[in-house]
Amino acid sequence: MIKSLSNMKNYNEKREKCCEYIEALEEERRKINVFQRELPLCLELVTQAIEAYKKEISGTTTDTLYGQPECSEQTTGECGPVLDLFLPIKQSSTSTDEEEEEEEEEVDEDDDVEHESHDTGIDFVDKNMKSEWLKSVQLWNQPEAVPVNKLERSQQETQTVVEPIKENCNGAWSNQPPCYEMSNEKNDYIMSLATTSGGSGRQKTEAERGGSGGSGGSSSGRGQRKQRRCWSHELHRRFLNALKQLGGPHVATPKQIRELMKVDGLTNDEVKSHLQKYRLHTRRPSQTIPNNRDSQTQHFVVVGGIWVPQASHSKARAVASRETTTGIYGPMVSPLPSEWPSHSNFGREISERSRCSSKGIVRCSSPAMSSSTRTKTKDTKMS
DNA sequence: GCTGCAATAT
DNA sequence: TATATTGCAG
Repeated sequence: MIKSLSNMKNYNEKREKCCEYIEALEEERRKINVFQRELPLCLELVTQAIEAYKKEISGTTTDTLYGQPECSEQTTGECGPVLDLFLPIKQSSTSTDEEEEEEEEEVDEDDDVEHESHDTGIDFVDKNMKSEWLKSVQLWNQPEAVPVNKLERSQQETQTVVEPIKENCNGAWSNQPPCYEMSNEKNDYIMSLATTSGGSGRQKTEAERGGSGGSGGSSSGRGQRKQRRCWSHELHRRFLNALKQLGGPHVATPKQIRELMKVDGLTNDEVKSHLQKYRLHTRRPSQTIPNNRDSQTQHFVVVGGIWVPQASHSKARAVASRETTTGIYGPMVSPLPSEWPSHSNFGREISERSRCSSKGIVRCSSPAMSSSTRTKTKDTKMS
């Protein structure tokens, strides 16, 4: 009798606790919901946790509760790991910054959980969703949402995207909030990530952009380095577009490209830098991709001096995507053929290019020549 | 001022 | 290591 009474009491306590957890989790879910695209896994996990608790509370699990000493607090039940994951969040969910940090950490924790909880019920969730999550991370780096600054409206052609964007590339947060259209919440989120992640933290948005001269020199010491411009896919797409129009990377000049890109705040320097890199990528034969480059070589064509995968050749795309997996050099899902040129084809590209010297401009076939060759070229130009 | 390359920073 | 910025020379 006494035993059953104490059991009853115990049950009530647990029930109460579960309710608390559920509330907390639901609150958490609401927050995560804002980032459901970025944190699908989190959302899913929280949802599952909530469901688990609800089950527990509901009659079906009553006996289990009676029978089992501690469900919620232990990692034995299916809810255990979930709780472990999410309880900390609740604790510090007062400030948004903290919260966002937490969410980021969760991501990491997810991995841990995956390793540690193989015997738990929640394991499969992680396993199955891992890829999803990774996909989502990729998305995060991709610009389905246009990060481009105040792109002139007319050019918003393909994208009806007003969707807020995250402009995250390789940990470097792209610049100036004013230039990017983001929802406030996400913007905050991103900004907080930006400040949290990079210990030294990116300095505030620099004012200029468009006037590279002037040594920034805002706050700390002299010559504060300009904030890195992150070349989103969209930007890169425009870049390529411009290249195409101008007749290829080796004909186009930074200024022309910039003008064609029509991106607010984009500087010549930035374009120049990007162009340089682009040319380098164009030139440098990549030895790091061992597998069937041969087949790949056949699937690229030169269009306006730009190497693009031959239309309809998904294989080529696949290879290309294997070739470069990060950042904008990675696979780009875009209406335009915008991959970096295939290195293995560069020779062909060169010959093509030298053949099609529009504008009568004949440049050195090698885009990025050594300084020695460079002087030579300049001499050639002179004469 | 524009351009390209190399060095340097992140 | 990849990518962006800066410096310098032509």
